[in-house]
Formats: sequence, structure tokens, C-alpha cells
Amino acid sequence: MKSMTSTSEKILDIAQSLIVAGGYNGFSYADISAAIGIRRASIHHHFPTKAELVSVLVDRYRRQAEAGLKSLGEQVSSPAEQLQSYLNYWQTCIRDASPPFCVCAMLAGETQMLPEEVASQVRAHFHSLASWLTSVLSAGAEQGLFRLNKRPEEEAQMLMASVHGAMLSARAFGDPGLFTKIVNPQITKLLSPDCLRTAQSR
Amino acid sequence: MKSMTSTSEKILDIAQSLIVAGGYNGFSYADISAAIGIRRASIHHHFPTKAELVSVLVDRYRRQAEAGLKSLGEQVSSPAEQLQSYLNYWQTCIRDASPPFCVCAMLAGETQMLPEEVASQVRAHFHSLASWLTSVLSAGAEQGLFRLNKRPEEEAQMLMASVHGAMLSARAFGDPGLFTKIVNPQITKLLSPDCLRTAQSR
DNA sequence: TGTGAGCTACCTACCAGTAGGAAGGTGCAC
DNA sequence: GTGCACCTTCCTACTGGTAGGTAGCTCACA
Repeated sequence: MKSMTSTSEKILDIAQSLIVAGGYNGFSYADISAAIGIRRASIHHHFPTKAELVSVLVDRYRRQAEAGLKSLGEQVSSPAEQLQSYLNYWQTCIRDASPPFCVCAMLAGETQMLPEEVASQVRAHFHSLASWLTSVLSAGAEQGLFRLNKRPEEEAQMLMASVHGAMLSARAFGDPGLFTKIVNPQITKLLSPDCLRTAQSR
Repeated sequence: MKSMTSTSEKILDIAQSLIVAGGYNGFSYADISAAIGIRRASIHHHFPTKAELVSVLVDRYRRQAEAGLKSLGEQVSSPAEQLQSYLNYWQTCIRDASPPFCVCAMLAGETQMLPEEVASQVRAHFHSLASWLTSVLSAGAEQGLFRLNKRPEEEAQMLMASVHGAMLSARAFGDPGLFTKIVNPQITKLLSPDCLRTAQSR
């Protein structure tokens, strides 16, 4: 356990930002090399192949995301606030000009030509995110906070699609604020009327 | 005016399917060459640079889409059915295993590293699609077919995001049918109650 | 005395793009 | 209708550059 961020993690950090910007084929070892100031061969020392690099990267991202969602469930009790906190994460990412885009959403579009090991991990992230949203939505529905028109799993899929589509639109229009404008109304629709009144009153 | 599909169009067709599969950096002139059986240099004769090839490609896609949406408005009168027909287009694409993905949605994720000429055209497609959806939604709202919670422009943005996000999810899960499962409820929510009853009765 | 991390130097394959020529068609002058 | 100029299309052959990946070394450090 090193105190400062290890080289491997620096590599992963850079690679992640590069993937978010241009996808799997949008970056090379040379790009990483230039960004952190070590030779290309040295990167191969840490990650023998590109497929392995990206595989480790997505695995790390996935664990970070899962840990984040889990701790979010422990700190915030209300399902409604949990949902809002999740969306706030992306909104602050956008505001800080840091990657306003999910690595897995980026890679999902390239599924067909991804190394199988990577593709399966992307799929796994989508699964865990969907099931987290499902559990939050169904918990909120039981507490009478949400009014769901469909089964929680379906509403979760719809919400997830909205989030990813909103990221895409924000990029296409070059307008980061568009993300919020698209996603916020989406969760407002889910809130049950009485919950809505209290939300509007603040 | 040639009767059979010209070589240029064959090139564009292949390139489009390759972009849909792997994005801007996910294909090369060599791939096209192998697919249609002419040499790489011959492709350069038709499209001197890759940026120009993709630019022409997106322009063609954009014109096709705009023409399709326009003729859709002339053949189908009801805004509700226009909307459904638009979604059916993607659903049949998915069923036929043909590109279940919008070229521009694919490229939108790569905006940051696209040649400017391409990026601006992707943006233009998003604009025209959003404004078409806006006009359909506001027309439907005036006729009492839709019950909109927000301004038509905002509802259009939300719907568009849902469509693109659903494409992403369908890919990530490797389940083409998921697209329909996500998108259909989204438009059902828009339908006003009385319109809903007639739709359910068939 | 290893072991991990970095290096130089190199490999093969592929990339986008260019130069220049062969084949075939079209239109025109005579 | 033969010859000629011109055009489009596609070709072979090549360029400079970059891709991912490997071999084998040095050096620090424990």
C-alpha cells in the first residue's frame, strides 16, 4: 500500500479520461506516455496489453461506483434523496468540467468491437446500476414517496436510459447544463404528489 | 444519375455500418476496401480524407432522416401515430439486426475528438431531431392527445435522451428488445388519459 | 540477491494519404 | 469512322507515421 498515487493508478486515471473522451480506439499507449511522462514500454510493464489495461480500468470504475452507491445508501436514508444524490454526482462532474460521462456508457456504444473481457464488465456495470436504481425506486414506492407507473425494474431501466441519453445530448449540443435540464424533470415525474409539494416549498 | 448504387454510395453504406459498430476511430479505409472489394487508394479517389468521408456520410444520413421525418408527417396525420412510427423505425431496425443505432448518437459520444466539420453536423442532426419532436409534441398537445408536464421543447429533449439511452442499454445488455421496453412506456406516459383508453382497447 | 520499475531499441502490422499509370468510356473534329 | 483529347475509375507501389507489443538492459532498494 503506497501513500502517494502509484504509477499504475496514474496510468488508469489518464486512460479513463482518454476513454471518456474518445472511447476504446480513441487513445493509445503513446497518449498515456505523453501525459504522465514515462516511456511506452514502461506502461506495458504495468499493463501488458491494452485489453487488460481497459479491463482493469473498468473493474476499478465498477468497484468505485458500487462502493459509492453503497455508502450513499448508508449516509442518506430517504430513497428520494439517494436518487437525487446520485444525479448530483454527475451534475457536479459536469460543473467541474471533469468527465461528464460514464466510462461504461461510452464503452457500451462500442460493445460490438470490444474485447470480450471488457464487454462483459461493461454489461456487469449496467446490471449493478440497474439493480441499485430498482431497489431505490421500490423502497421509495413502498414508503409512498414515488408513484411508479411500471414495475420498479422497468422504471429503473427507463431512468438509467434517460441519464445516459442526457449525457449524450449534453455532449452533442456542447451544453453541459442540458444534462440537468433533461434528467431532473424525469425524477420529478416519479415523485408522488405530496412529496412534490414539500420539494417545491423549499 | 446512375441506376445501380454507385461505388461512392457503397462506400458510404459500409462506412456507416462500421461507424455504428465502432465509432470514428473504429474503422479504417482497409476495412471498407475489404468489404466492397476495391483497393484502399480507390476509396481515397472518392473521398480524399477520412474526415471528408465521414462528413459526407453524416450529411447524407441527416438528409435521409430529415426527408423520412418530413414524409412521415405527410403520410400520418395524428401526432401520436407520427411519434409511434418514428420509434417503430428503430424497432424494426433492431428486429432486422440492421444498425440498431443512430450514427449521430454514436458519434455524439466522441464529439471531443471529432473533426470540427463532423461534430457540427452531428450537432445539427440533434437540433433537427429535437425540433421535429418538439413540433410533433406541441401539435399533439394542442389536439389534446398528449398531456405534457413541461414545455414541448423540454419534453422533446427528454424523449430524445430516452431513445438514445435505450439504444445504449440495448447494446450493453446485448438485448435488442430492451429498446422497446424502455421507450414505449416513455411515450405512453405522454398520452393523455382518454387517448390512452382507446390505445389500450385495441 | 533478488525484484520491481523504468529505460533504449527494436519488431511487425497497420494507418491515412500520395504519385503515377492502365483501362474504359464520351464527345468532338476531321 | 478514325483519331484524339479528356474524364472517371481503379489500380500498383510507395511514403511517413503510429499502432500494440517485445527483448533485454540499468538502477534503486530491501
